[in-house]
Amino acid sequence: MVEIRDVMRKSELFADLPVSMLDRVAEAAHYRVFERGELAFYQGDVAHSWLVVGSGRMRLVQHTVDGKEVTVAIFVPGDPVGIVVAIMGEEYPGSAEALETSEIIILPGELLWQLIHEHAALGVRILKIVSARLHDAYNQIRELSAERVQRRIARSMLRLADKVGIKESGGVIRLDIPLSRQDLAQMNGTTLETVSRTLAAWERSGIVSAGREHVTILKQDDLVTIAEDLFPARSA
Amino acid sequence: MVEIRDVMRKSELFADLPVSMLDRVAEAAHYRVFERGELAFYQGDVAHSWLVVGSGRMRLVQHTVDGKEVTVAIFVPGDPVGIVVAIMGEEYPGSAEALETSEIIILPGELLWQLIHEHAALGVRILKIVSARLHDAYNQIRELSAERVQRRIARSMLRLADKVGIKESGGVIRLDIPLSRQDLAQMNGTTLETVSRTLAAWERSGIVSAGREHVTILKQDDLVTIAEDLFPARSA
DNA sequence: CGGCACGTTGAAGGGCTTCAAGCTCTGTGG
DNA sequence: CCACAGAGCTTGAAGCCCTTCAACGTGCCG
Repeated sequence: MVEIRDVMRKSELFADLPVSMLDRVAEAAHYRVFERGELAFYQGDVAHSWLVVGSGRMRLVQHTVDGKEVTVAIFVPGDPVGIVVAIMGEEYPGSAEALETSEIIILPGELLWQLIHEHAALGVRILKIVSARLHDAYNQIRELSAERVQRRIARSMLRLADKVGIKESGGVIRLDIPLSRQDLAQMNGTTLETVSRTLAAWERSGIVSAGREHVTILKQDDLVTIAEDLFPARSA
Repeated sequence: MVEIRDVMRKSELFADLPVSMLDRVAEAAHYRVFERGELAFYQGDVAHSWLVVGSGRMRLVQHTVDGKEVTVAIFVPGDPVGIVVAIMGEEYPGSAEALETSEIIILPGELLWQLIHEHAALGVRILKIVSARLHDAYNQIRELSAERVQRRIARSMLRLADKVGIKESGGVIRLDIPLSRQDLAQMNGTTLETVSRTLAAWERSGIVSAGREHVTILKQDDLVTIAEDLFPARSA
Protein backbone atom coordinates (compact mmCIF):
# COMPACT_ATOMS: atom_id res chain seq x y z
CA MET A 1 0.00 0.00 0.00
CA VAL A 2 1.34 3.40 -1.00
CA GLU A 3 1.87 6.17 1.52
CA ILE A 4 -0.01 9.38 0.75
CA ARG A 5 2.93 11.57 1.71
CA ASP A 6 5.17 9.47 -0.43
CA VAL A 7 2.99 9.86 -3.49
CA MET A 8 2.84 13.61 -2.97
CA ARG A 9 6.57 13.95 -2.61
CA LYS A 10 7.10 12.17 -5.89
CA SER A 11 4.35 14.01 -7.74
CA GLU A 12 5.24 16.86 -10.04
CA LEU A 13 2.29 18.70 -8.57
CA PHE A 14 3.26 18.81 -4.92
CA ALA A 15 7.02 18.31 -4.89
CA ASP A 16 8.81 21.08 -2.96
CA LEU A 17 5.67 22.74 -1.66
CA PRO A 18 5.58 23.86 2.01
CA VAL A 19 5.07 21.09 4.52
CA SER A 20 2.13 22.89 6.08
CA MET A 21 0.31 22.69 2.80
CA LEU A 22 1.10 19.04 2.28
CA ASP A 23 -0.26 18.40 5.77
CA ARG A 24 -3.60 19.92 4.92
CA VAL A 25 -3.81 17.95 1.70
CA ALA A 26 -2.89 14.68 3.37
CA GLU A 27 -5.49 15.32 6.02
CA ALA A 28 -8.26 15.70 3.45
CA ALA A 29 -7.17 12.71 1.41
CA HIS A 30 -9.10 9.49 1.02
CA TYR A 31 -7.61 6.27 -0.19
CA ARG A 32 -9.22 3.66 -2.37
CA VAL A 33 -8.23 0.75 -4.55
CA PHE A 34 -9.85 0.41 -7.95
CA GLU A 35 -9.82 -2.91 -9.74
CA ARG A 36 -9.26 -3.21 -13.46
CA GLY A 37 -12.22 -1.83 -15.38
CA GLU A 38 -13.67 0.08 -12.43
CA LEU A 39 -14.56 3.71 -12.97
CA ALA A 40 -13.44 6.35 -10.49
CA PHE A 41 -15.68 9.02 -11.95
CA TYR A 42 -18.08 9.36 -14.85
CA GLN A 43 -18.09 11.58 -17.92
CA GLY A 44 -20.55 14.43 -17.45
CA ASP A 45 -20.77 14.23 -13.66
CA VAL A 46 -20.16 17.43 -11.72
CA ALA A 47 -16.67 17.26 -10.29
CA HIS A 48 -16.38 17.70 -6.56
CA SER A 49 -13.20 15.72 -6.15
CA TRP A 50 -10.08 14.77 -8.08
CA LEU A 51 -7.55 12.01 -7.93
CA VAL A 52 -3.88 11.35 -7.71
CA VAL A 53 -2.68 8.01 -9.01
CA GLY A 54 -0.74 6.26 -6.25
CA SER A 55 0.04 3.05 -8.08
CA GLY A 56 -1.27 1.38 -11.22
CA ARG A 57 -2.58 3.10 -14.34
CA MET A 58 -5.75 4.91 -15.21
CA ARG A 59 -7.16 6.16 -18.47
CA LEU A 60 -9.56 8.94 -19.35
CA VAL A 61 -12.13 7.54 -21.76
CA GLN A 62 -14.87 9.27 -23.73
CA HIS A 63 -17.98 7.56 -24.99
CA THR A 64 -19.40 8.33 -28.41
CA VAL A 65 -23.09 8.59 -29.17
CA ASP A 66 -23.00 5.18 -30.87
CA GLY A 67 -21.38 3.41 -27.95
CA LYS A 68 -17.73 3.37 -28.94
CA GLU A 69 -15.04 4.20 -26.45
CA VAL A 70 -12.07 6.46 -27.12
CA THR A 71 -9.05 6.76 -24.84
CA VAL A 72 -8.00 10.39 -24.68
CA ALA A 73 -5.31 10.22 -21.99
CA ILE A 74 -3.40 7.79 -19.79
CA PHE A 75 -2.26 8.49 -16.25
CA VAL A 76 0.58 6.99 -14.27
CA PRO A 77 1.56 7.25 -10.57
CA GLY A 78 1.93 10.87 -9.52
CA ASP A 79 -0.45 12.22 -12.14
CA PRO A 80 -3.44 14.25 -11.00
CA VAL A 81 -6.71 13.36 -12.70
CA GLY A 82 -9.72 15.64 -13.10
CA ILE A 83 -7.95 18.33 -11.15
CA VAL A 84 -9.01 21.44 -13.04
CA VAL A 85 -12.67 20.60 -13.35
CA ALA A 86 -12.73 19.75 -9.65
CA ILE A 87 -11.39 23.19 -8.76
CA MET A 88 -14.09 24.85 -10.82
CA GLY A 89 -16.90 22.42 -10.07
CA GLU A 90 -17.34 21.72 -13.77
CA GLU A 91 -18.15 18.42 -15.44
CA TYR A 92 -15.63 15.65 -15.94
CA PRO A 93 -14.60 15.58 -19.61
CA GLY A 94 -14.53 11.77 -19.62
CA SER A 95 -14.68 8.75 -17.36
CA ALA A 96 -11.66 7.60 -15.35
CA GLU A 97 -11.10 3.88 -15.66
CA ALA A 98 -8.50 1.72 -13.95
CA LEU A 99 -6.40 -0.20 -16.48
CA GLU A 100 -5.16 -2.47 -13.71
CA THR A 101 -5.49 -2.67 -9.95
CA SER A 102 -4.68 0.88 -8.87
CA GLU A 103 -4.29 2.70 -5.59
CA ILE A 104 -5.95 6.08 -5.83
CA ILE A 105 -5.89 9.10 -3.58
CA ILE A 106 -9.12 11.09 -3.62
CA LEU A 107 -9.08 14.78 -2.78
CA PRO A 108 -11.74 17.47 -2.56
CA GLY A 109 -11.68 20.19 -5.22
CA GLU A 110 -12.65 22.89 -2.78
CA LEU A 111 -9.48 22.51 -0.76
CA LEU A 112 -7.41 23.14 -3.83
CA TRP A 113 -9.33 26.31 -4.51
CA GLN A 114 -8.32 27.59 -1.10
CA LEU A 115 -4.72 26.50 -1.40
CA ILE A 116 -4.26 28.20 -4.76
CA HIS A 117 -5.44 31.48 -3.36
CA GLU A 118 -3.01 31.17 -0.49
CA HIS A 119 -0.11 29.97 -2.54
CA ALA A 120 -0.07 31.07 -6.17
CA ALA A 121 2.89 28.82 -6.98
CA LEU A 122 0.53 25.88 -6.73
CA GLY A 123 -1.64 27.44 -9.41
CA VAL A 124 1.35 27.79 -11.67
CA ARG A 125 2.25 24.16 -11.03
CA ILE A 126 -1.21 23.06 -12.10
CA LEU A 127 -1.08 25.31 -15.14
CA LYS A 128 2.13 23.66 -16.19
CA ILE A 129 0.59 20.21 -16.01
CA VAL A 130 -2.59 21.19 -17.81
CA SER A 131 -0.58 22.99 -20.44
CA ALA A 132 1.47 19.87 -21.12
CA ARG A 133 -1.72 17.88 -21.53
CA LEU A 134 -3.17 20.43 -23.91
CA HIS A 135 0.04 20.21 -25.89
CA ASP A 136 -0.27 16.44 -26.04
CA ALA A 137 -3.91 16.73 -27.07
CA TYR A 138 -3.06 19.09 -29.94
CA ASN A 139 -0.43 16.68 -31.16
CA GLN A 140 -2.93 13.88 -31.04
CA ILE A 141 -5.40 15.96 -33.04
CA ARG A 142 -2.77 16.56 -35.67
CA GLU A 143 -1.95 12.90 -35.90
CA LEU A 144 -5.55 11.80 -36.11
CA SER A 145 -6.26 14.44 -38.73
CA ALA A 146 -3.41 13.88 -41.08
CA GLU A 147 -1.67 10.62 -40.46
CA ARG A 148 -2.11 7.01 -41.40
CA VAL A 149 -3.13 4.41 -38.86
CA GLN A 150 0.22 2.65 -38.93
CA ARG A 151 2.05 5.84 -38.06
CA ARG A 152 -0.40 6.69 -35.31
CA ILE A 153 0.05 3.30 -33.71
CA ALA A 154 3.82 3.69 -33.88
CA ARG A 155 3.61 7.09 -32.23
CA SER A 156 1.32 5.95 -29.46
CA MET A 157 3.66 3.10 -28.68
CA LEU A 158 6.58 5.48 -28.45
CA ARG A 159 4.59 7.71 -26.14
CA LEU A 160 3.74 4.70 -24.01
CA ALA A 161 7.41 3.80 -23.96
CA ASP A 162 8.07 7.21 -22.39
CA LYS A 163 5.29 6.85 -19.86
CA VAL A 164 5.42 3.23 -18.81
CA GLY A 165 8.41 1.78 -20.63
CA ILE A 166 10.88 -0.37 -18.75
CA LYS A 167 14.30 -0.57 -20.34
CA GLU A 168 15.76 -4.01 -20.60
CA SER A 169 19.03 -5.22 -22.05
CA GLY A 170 19.89 -4.49 -25.68
CA GLY A 171 17.72 -1.41 -26.13
CA VAL A 172 14.61 -3.47 -25.63
CA ILE A 173 11.72 -1.59 -24.00
CA ARG A 174 8.90 -3.42 -22.33
CA LEU A 175 5.61 -1.58 -21.99
CA ASP A 176 4.61 -2.14 -18.39
CA ILE A 177 0.87 -1.96 -18.84
CA PRO A 178 -1.83 -4.42 -19.83
CA LEU A 179 -2.29 -3.43 -23.44
CA SER A 180 -4.76 -5.31 -25.60
CA ARG A 181 -5.24 -4.80 -29.34
CA GLN A 182 -8.53 -3.23 -28.45
CA ASP A 183 -6.82 -0.74 -26.12
CA LEU A 184 -4.39 0.30 -28.84
CA ALA A 185 -7.28 0.62 -31.26
CA GLN A 186 -9.17 2.93 -28.91
CA MET A 187 -6.11 5.08 -28.42
CA ASN A 188 -5.61 5.49 -32.15
CA GLY A 189 -9.04 5.70 -33.62
CA THR A 190 -8.92 2.37 -35.40
CA THR A 191 -10.11 -1.21 -34.97
CA LEU A 192 -8.61 -4.12 -33.13
CA GLU A 193 -8.24 -6.04 -36.38
CA THR A 194 -6.10 -3.33 -37.93
CA VAL A 195 -3.93 -3.18 -34.83
CA SER A 196 -3.55 -6.94 -34.90
CA ARG A 197 -2.45 -6.89 -38.53
CA THR A 198 -0.06 -4.02 -37.93
CA LEU A 199 1.57 -5.65 -34.94
CA ALA A 200 1.83 -8.93 -36.83
CA ALA A 201 3.66 -7.15 -39.65
CA TRP A 202 6.01 -5.45 -37.20
CA GLU A 203 6.62 -8.72 -35.47
CA ARG A 204 7.61 -10.31 -38.79
CA SER A 205 10.08 -7.43 -39.24
CA GLY A 206 11.42 -7.94 -35.73
CA ILE A 207 10.44 -4.43 -34.63
CA VAL A 208 8.27 -5.50 -31.75
CA SER A 209 7.32 -8.58 -29.84
CA ALA A 210 3.65 -8.80 -28.98
CA GLY A 211 1.84 -11.19 -26.71
CA ARG A 212 -1.52 -11.34 -25.08
CA GLU A 213 -2.18 -7.85 -23.68
CA HIS A 214 1.49 -7.13 -23.75
CA VAL A 215 3.93 -5.48 -26.15
CA THR A 216 7.69 -5.12 -26.13
CA ILE A 217 9.59 -2.78 -28.42
CA LEU A 218 12.63 -4.48 -29.89
CA LYS A 219 13.86 -1.87 -32.38
CA GLN A 220 12.88 1.57 -31.18
CA ASP A 221 14.71 3.23 -34.06
CA ASP A 222 12.62 1.44 -36.63
CA LEU A 223 9.49 2.49 -34.81
CA VAL A 224 10.70 6.08 -34.81
CA THR A 225 11.29 5.79 -38.54
CA ILE A 226 7.73 4.66 -39.09
CA ALA A 227 6.38 7.38 -36.80
CA GLU A 228 8.42 10.27 -38.18
CA ASP A 229 9.55 9.42 -41.63
CA LEU A 230 7.96 10.07 -44.89
CA PHE A 231 7.05 6.90 -46.57
CA PRO A 232 3.65 6.74 -48.16
CA ALA A 233 2.24 3.80 -46.26
CA ARG A 234 3.84 0.75 -47.77
CA SER A 235 3.11 -2.47 -46.03
CA ALA A 236 5.93 -4.18 -44.21
CA MET B 1 -8.58 50.54 -34.11
CA VAL B 2 -9.41 48.75 -30.90
CA GLU B 3 -8.61 50.17 -27.49
CA ILE B 4 -6.42 47.96 -25.32
CA ARG B 5 -8.44 48.69 -22.20
CA ASP B 6 -11.60 47.95 -24.07
CA VAL B 7 -10.38 44.55 -25.22
CA MET B 8 -9.30 43.70 -21.70
CA ARG B 9 -12.62 44.69 -20.20
CA LYS B 10 -14.45 42.43 -22.58
CA SER B 11 -12.03 39.53 -22.24
CA GLU B 12 -12.95 36.62 -20.00
CA LEU B 13 -9.39 36.69 -18.78
CA PHE B 14 -9.21 40.20 -17.37
CA ALA B 15 -12.80 41.20 -16.71
CA ASP B 16 -13.32 42.36 -13.11
CA LEU B 17 -9.68 42.30 -12.13
CA PRO B 18 -8.30 45.23 -10.10
CA VAL B 19 -7.65 48.39 -12.09
CA SER B 20 -4.07 48.57 -10.85
CA MET B 21 -3.39 45.25 -12.50
CA LEU B 22 -5.02 46.23 -15.75
CA ASP B 23 -2.86 49.33 -15.74
CA ARG B 24 0.32 47.32 -15.57
CA VAL B 25 -0.84 45.03 -18.34
CA ALA B 26 -1.88 47.90 -20.58
CA GLU B 27 1.46 49.53 -20.02
CA ALA B 28 3.38 46.49 -21.18
CA ALA B 29 1.13 45.90 -24.18
CA HIS B 30 2.17 46.24 -27.79
CA TYR B 31 -0.24 46.60 -30.64
CA ARG B 32 0.06 45.18 -34.12
CA VAL B 33 -2.08 44.42 -37.11
CA PHE B 34 -1.66 41.08 -38.87
CA GLU B 35 -2.90 40.62 -42.39
CA ARG B 36 -4.57 37.45 -43.55
CA GLY B 37 -2.09 34.58 -43.70
CA GLU B 38 0.53 36.31 -41.55
CA LEU B 39 1.94 34.34 -38.62
CA ALA B 40 2.17 35.94 -35.19
CA PHE B 41 4.38 33.18 -33.82
CA TYR B 42 5.83 29.91 -35.01
CA GLN B 43 5.40 26.33 -33.84
CA GLY B 44 8.38 25.24 -31.80
CA ASP B 45 9.68 28.73 -30.99
CA VAL B 46 10.34 29.50 -27.36
CA ALA B 47 7.47 31.64 -26.09
CA HIS B 48 8.39 34.94 -24.53
CA SER B 49 5.14 36.67 -25.31
CA TRP B 50 1.47 35.91 -25.80
CA LEU B 51 -1.41 37.54 -27.58
CA VAL B 52 -4.92 38.73 -27.04
CA VAL B 53 -7.08 38.97 -30.12
CA GLY B 54 -8.46 42.50 -30.37
CA SER B 55 -10.36 42.13 -33.60
CA GLY B 56 -10.42 39.58 -36.40
CA ARG B 57 -9.78 35.86 -36.09
CA MET B 58 -6.69 33.76 -35.60
CA ARG B 59 -6.10 30.04 -35.77
CA LEU B 60 -3.54 27.76 -34.19
CA VAL B 61 -2.14 25.52 -36.87
CA GLN B 62 0.19 22.53 -36.67
CA HIS B 63 2.38 21.33 -39.48
CA THR B 64 2.87 17.65 -40.15
CA VAL B 65 6.14 16.08 -41.21
CA ASP B 66 4.87 15.74 -44.77
CA GLY B 67 3.85 19.35 -45.10
CA LYS B 68 0.16 19.23 -44.37
CA GLU B 69 -1.47 21.80 -42.13
CA VAL B 70 -3.96 21.01 -39.39
CA THR B 71 -6.07 23.62 -37.59
CA VAL B 72 -6.25 22.72 -33.92
CA ALA B 73 -8.01 25.81 -32.53
CA ILE B 74 -9.65 29.07 -33.58
CA PHE B 75 -9.51 32.29 -31.60
CA VAL B 76 -11.92 35.23 -31.59
CA PRO B 77 -11.68 38.70 -30.02
CA GLY B 78 -10.96 38.50 -26.30
CA ASP B 79 -9.25 35.11 -26.50
CA PRO B 80 -5.70 34.81 -25.20
CA VAL B 81 -3.33 32.88 -27.44
CA GLY B 82 -0.17 31.08 -26.32
CA ILE B 83 -0.69 32.30 -22.80
CA VAL B 84 0.38 29.28 -20.80
CA VAL B 85 3.52 28.50 -22.73
CA ALA B 86 4.50 32.17 -22.48
CA ILE B 87 4.22 32.06 -18.68
CA MET B 88 6.50 29.05 -18.54
CA GLY B 89 8.80 29.98 -21.37
CA GLU B 90 7.98 26.76 -23.18
CA GLU B 91 7.57 26.19 -26.90
CA TYR B 92 4.50 27.24 -28.84
CA PRO B 93 2.44 24.14 -29.64
CA GLY B 94 1.60 25.48 -33.11
CA SER B 95 1.80 28.56 -35.30
CA ALA B 96 -0.68 31.42 -34.89
CA GLU B 97 -2.05 32.57 -38.22
CA ALA B 98 -4.41 35.44 -38.96
CA LEU B 99 -7.51 34.24 -40.82
CA GLU B 100 -8.32 37.84 -41.76
CA THR B 101 -6.93 41.26 -40.97
CA SER B 102 -6.65 41.16 -37.19
CA GLU B 103 -5.67 43.61 -34.47
CA ILE B 104 -3.50 41.86 -31.94
CA ILE B 105 -2.27 42.87 -28.52
CA ILE B 106 1.12 41.45 -27.65
CA LEU B 107 2.10 40.93 -24.03
CA PRO B 108 5.21 39.64 -22.27
CA GLY B 109 4.91 36.28 -20.52
CA GLU B 110 7.10 37.35 -17.65
CA LEU B 111 4.66 40.01 -16.50
CA LEU B 112 1.95 37.40 -16.17
CA TRP B 113 4.19 35.29 -14.03
CA GLN B 114 4.54 38.18 -11.60
CA LEU B 115 0.86 39.03 -11.64
CA ILE B 116 -0.22 35.48 -10.89
CA HIS B 117 1.98 35.37 -7.84
CA GLU B 118 0.50 38.61 -6.61
CA HIS B 119 -3.06 37.76 -7.43
CA ALA B 120 -3.94 34.09 -7.44
CA ALA B 121 -7.41 34.74 -8.87
CA LEU B 122 -5.74 35.50 -12.17
CA GLY B 123 -4.19 32.06 -12.14
CA VAL B 124 -7.56 30.49 -11.58
CA ARG B 125 -8.96 32.51 -14.44
CA ILE B 126 -6.27 31.23 -16.78
CA LEU B 127 -6.79 27.71 -15.50
CA LYS B 128 -10.44 27.97 -16.38
CA ILE B 129 -9.68 29.01 -19.94
CA VAL B 130 -7.05 26.35 -20.48
CA SER B 131 -9.31 23.76 -18.98
CA ALA B 132 -12.07 24.65 -21.43
CA ARG B 133 -9.62 24.28 -24.30
CA LEU B 134 -8.44 20.92 -23.08
CA HIS B 135 -12.05 19.86 -22.88
CA ASP B 136 -12.59 20.98 -26.47
CA ALA B 137 -9.46 19.18 -27.56
CA TYR B 138 -10.58 15.92 -25.96
CA ASN B 139 -13.89 16.19 -27.74
CA GLN B 140 -12.10 16.76 -31.00
CA ILE B 141 -9.94 13.69 -30.38
CA ARG B 142 -13.04 11.62 -29.79
CA GLU B 143 -14.64 12.87 -32.98
CA LEU B 144 -11.56 12.30 -35.10
CA SER B 145 -11.12 8.83 -33.63
CA ALA B 146 -14.59 7.48 -33.97
CA GLU B 147 -16.72 9.57 -36.27
CA ARG B 148 -17.33 9.87 -39.98
CA VAL B 149 -16.18 12.86 -41.94
CA GLN B 150 -19.69 14.10 -42.60
CA ARG B 151 -20.48 14.20 -38.92
CA ARG B 152 -17.22 15.89 -38.07
CA ILE B 153 -17.86 18.62 -40.60
CA ALA B 154 -21.36 19.13 -39.20
CA ARG B 155 -19.98 19.43 -35.70
CA SER B 156 -17.27 21.87 -36.64
CA MET B 157 -19.82 24.07 -38.36
CA LEU B 158 -21.99 24.07 -35.25
CA ARG B 159 -18.98 25.01 -33.16
CA LEU B 160 -18.18 27.80 -35.56
CA ALA B 161 -21.77 28.95 -35.31
CA ASP B 162 -21.25 29.34 -31.57
CA LYS B 163 -17.98 31.18 -32.00
CA VAL B 164 -18.54 33.43 -34.99
CA GLY B 165 -22.18 32.89 -35.96
CA ILE B 166 -24.37 35.88 -36.70
CA LYS B 167 -28.07 35.19 -36.33
CA GLU B 168 -30.21 36.45 -39.16
CA SER B 169 -33.94 36.23 -39.73
CA GLY B 170 -35.66 32.84 -39.82
CA GLY B 171 -33.13 30.92 -37.74
CA VAL B 172 -30.49 31.44 -40.38
CA ILE B 173 -26.95 31.65 -39.03
CA ARG B 174 -24.19 33.22 -41.07
CA LEU B 175 -20.63 32.20 -40.21
CA ASP B 176 -18.76 35.47 -40.02
CA ILE B 177 -15.37 34.23 -41.06
CA PRO B 178 -13.64 33.60 -44.37
CA LEU B 179 -14.08 29.87 -44.58
CA SER B 180 -12.80 28.01 -47.62
CA ARG B 181 -13.33 24.31 -48.33
CA GLN B 182 -9.67 23.92 -47.61
CA ASP B 183 -10.07 25.53 -44.19
CA LEU B 184 -12.91 23.19 -43.28
CA ALA B 185 -10.85 20.26 -44.50
CA GLN B 186 -7.92 21.22 -42.28
CA MET B 187 -10.20 21.55 -39.28
CA ASN B 188 -11.67 18.11 -39.80
CA GLY B 189 -8.85 15.99 -41.02
CA THR B 190 -10.15 15.53 -44.52
CA THR B 191 -9.66 16.90 -48.03
CA LEU B 192 -11.14 19.90 -49.75
CA GLU B 193 -12.83 17.65 -52.31
CA THR B 194 -14.71 15.74 -49.65
CA VAL B 195 -15.80 18.98 -48.00
CA SER B 196 -16.95 20.30 -51.36
CA ARG B 197 -19.03 17.20 -52.02
CA THR B 198 -20.51 17.24 -48.53
CA LEU B 199 -21.49 20.89 -48.72
CA ALA B 200 -22.96 20.33 -52.17
CA ALA B 201 -25.13 17.53 -50.79
CA TRP B 202 -26.25 19.68 -47.88
CA GLU B 203 -27.01 22.52 -50.21
CA ARG B 204 -29.21 20.23 -52.31
CA SER B 205 -31.08 19.36 -49.08
CA GLY B 206 -31.41 23.03 -48.18
CA ILE B 207 -29.44 22.61 -44.95
CA VAL B 208 -26.78 25.17 -45.76
CA SER B 209 -25.97 27.77 -48.32
CA ALA B 210 -22.34 27.86 -49.34
CA GLY B 211 -20.48 30.36 -51.43
CA ARG B 212 -16.89 31.19 -52.11
CA GLU B 213 -15.14 31.19 -48.72
CA HIS B 214 -18.45 31.63 -47.00
CA VAL B 215 -21.08 29.37 -45.44
CA THR B 216 -24.53 30.07 -44.02
CA ILE B 217 -26.48 27.57 -41.95
CA LEU B 218 -30.12 27.45 -43.04
CA LYS B 219 -31.44 24.54 -40.98
CA GLN B 220 -29.46 24.25 -37.80
CA ASP B 221 -31.67 21.43 -36.52
CA ASP B 222 -30.84 19.24 -39.48
CA LEU B 223 -27.18 19.90 -38.94
CA VAL B 224 -27.54 18.92 -35.29
CA THR B 225 -29.25 15.73 -36.43
CA ILE B 226 -26.33 14.87 -38.64
CA ALA B 227 -23.84 15.73 -35.91
CA GLU B 228 -25.53 13.90 -33.05
CA ASP B 229 -27.78 11.28 -34.45
CA LEU B 230 -27.10 7.73 -35.22
CA PHE B 231 -27.45 7.12 -38.85
CA PRO B 232 -24.87 4.97 -40.56
CA ALA B 233 -23.59 7.47 -43.06
CA ARG B 234 -26.17 7.51 -45.79
CA SER B 235 -25.59 10.06 -48.49
CA ALA B 236 -28.08 12.88 -48.76
C1' DC C 1 -10.97 -28.77 -18.67
C1' DG C 2 -14.46 -26.04 -20.47
C1' DG C 3 -15.62 -21.28 -21.05
C1' DC C 4 -14.56 -16.94 -22.53
C1' DA C 5 -11.91 -13.11 -23.59
C1' DC C 6 -8.25 -12.11 -26.54
C1' DG C 7 -6.25 -12.67 -30.90
C1' DT C 8 -5.61 -14.04 -35.87
C1' DT C 9 -6.72 -14.24 -40.56
C1' DG C 10 -9.58 -13.97 -44.72
C1' DA C 11 -12.80 -11.75 -47.72
C1' DA C 12 -15.80 -8.16 -49.19
C1' DG C 13 -16.94 -3.68 -49.62
C1' DG C 14 -17.21 1.23 -48.87
C1' DG C 15 -15.89 5.82 -47.41
C1' DC C 16 -12.43 8.72 -48.56
C1' DT C 17 -8.36 10.09 -50.80
C1' DT C 18 -5.94 11.04 -54.82
C1' DC C 19 -5.39 12.50 -59.41
C1' DA C 20 -7.15 15.12 -63.07
C1' DA C 21 -9.64 18.38 -65.76
C1' DG C 22 -12.36 22.07 -66.13
C1' DC C 23 -15.34 25.71 -64.21
C1' DT C 24 -16.38 30.27 -61.78
C1' DC C 25 -15.70 33.93 -59.39
C1' DT C 26 -12.73 38.15 -57.98
C1' DG C 27 -9.46 41.43 -58.38
C1' DT C 28 -6.19 43.78 -61.22
C1' DG C 29 -3.66 45.96 -64.81
C1' DG C 30 -3.59 47.44 -69.42
C1' DC D 1 -13.99 48.65 -69.19
C1' DC D 2 -12.59 44.26 -70.32
C1' DA D 3 -9.55 40.51 -70.38
C1' DC D 4 -6.79 37.64 -68.02
C1' DA D 5 -4.63 35.25 -64.29
C1' DG D 6 -5.13 32.77 -60.41
C1' DA D 7 -7.33 31.23 -56.34
C1' DG D 8 -11.26 28.81 -55.04
C1' DC D 9 -14.45 25.35 -56.27
C1' DT D 10 -16.75 21.42 -58.71
C1' DT D 11 -17.10 17.00 -60.59
C1' DG D 12 -15.59 12.50 -62.34
C1' DA D 13 -13.03 8.26 -62.04
C1' DA D 14 -9.91 5.04 -60.00
C1' DG D 15 -8.40 2.74 -56.28
C1' DC D 16 -6.81 1.76 -51.65
C1' DC D 17 -6.67 1.93 -46.79
C1' DC D 18 -9.32 0.60 -43.52
C1' DT D 19 -13.58 -1.13 -41.58
C1' DT D 20 -16.76 -4.66 -41.10
C1' DC D 21 -18.27 -9.25 -40.85
C1' DA D 22 -17.14 -13.80 -40.00
C1' DA D 23 -14.91 -17.90 -38.55
C1' DC D 24 -11.52 -19.87 -36.34
C1' DG D 25 -7.30 -20.21 -33.13
C1' DT D 26 -5.26 -19.69 -28.42
C1' DG D 27 -4.24 -19.02 -23.89
C1' DC D 28 -5.77 -17.97 -19.27
C1' DC D 29 -8.46 -18.96 -15.16
C1' DG D 30 -11.94 -20.61 -12.41
